Amino acid sequence: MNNVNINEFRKSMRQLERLLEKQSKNFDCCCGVSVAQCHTLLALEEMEPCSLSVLAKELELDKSTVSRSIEGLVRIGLVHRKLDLENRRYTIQTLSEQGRLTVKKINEENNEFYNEMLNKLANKDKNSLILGLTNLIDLLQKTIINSDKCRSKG
Amino acid sequence: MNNVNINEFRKSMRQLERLLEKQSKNFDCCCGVSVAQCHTLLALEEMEPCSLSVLAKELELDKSTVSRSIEGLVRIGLVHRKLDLENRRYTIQTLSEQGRLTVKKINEENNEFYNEMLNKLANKDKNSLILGLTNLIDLLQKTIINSDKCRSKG
DNA sequence: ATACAACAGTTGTAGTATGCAACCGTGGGA
DNA sequence: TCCCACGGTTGCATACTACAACTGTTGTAT
Repeated sequence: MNNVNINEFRKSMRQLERLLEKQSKNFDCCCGVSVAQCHTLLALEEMEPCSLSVLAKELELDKSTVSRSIEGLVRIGLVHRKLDLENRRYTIQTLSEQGRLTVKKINEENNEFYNEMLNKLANKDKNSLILGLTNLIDLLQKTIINSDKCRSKG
Repeated sequence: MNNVNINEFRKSMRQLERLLEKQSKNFDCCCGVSVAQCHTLLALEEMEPCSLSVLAKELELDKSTVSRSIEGLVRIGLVHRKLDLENRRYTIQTLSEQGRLTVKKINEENNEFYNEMLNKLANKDKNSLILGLTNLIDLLQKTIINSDKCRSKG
């Protein structure tokens, strides 16, 4: 891959980084859940019932970050948190009824959003996009985890 | 596209969002420039000499955000900022010699990083990835800009 | 010519997300 | 029994961002 292309690629990555950030903010819909909380809810939907650490691992975030995220969700009644009586170090988080409703709503709205967006692509491009995305994530994950030295910013 | 696939796709997007954020942090290499500053430098490399507003538009960020970012870069001597004497509302930003060196270093390091990463892919996949990425950005941009209603978080 | 509107940039404020380090309580193993 | 490892919480620091209010400049319409 020549330098022109790689520069273009990097530019795309930077742009994507900012776009995703922007897309995530900008709204208070979806029941006043923040972006991080939204990610947490969706991860929880998939993993529940589960401990905080499991969630943190799934989300690839620090446990303190997830702890606060969950704390907020518990406070507004979307998540139940209880002690694991078998091993009292653990907490067990589950979605509350309200939480389940919220997740449902989030899923519906976002499915619609992305469906609409993706439908603008030809099937071939759609497949290419999905494949590419999967590859990209895979690569990033491997590279970021394996690299201890200075990593990219741009 | 069925719901399973779209859910997978959304999950990938969320993951990517967090990955990009994580990848961006985690290091103080590249001369102590922050992520936002790094993006600014690279945009400046492309647009210079240019006003702050042009930069903000290029980066799709609020002018206040870019103003602070530039302020930091000026302070550490990577960017020159002067008044446009033809129209004194404008400021003209350019890279300093130091700034140019930093950009060079950033480019070299990151090209290496991404080259190494992308070389793990077959050529076919590489092309697919790049095409997909371009499409994705294009779509996101259109959709985010055109949508005034509630936008996605997850 | 003057007044007003539009624009570029700066600064104050506030919100959100994040990680690290220190800490507490629990539990397993030497 | 003692100690260490682990799960979770909290204090602290940092980064990035947007909005709103403000200053100063420029262009335009009356």
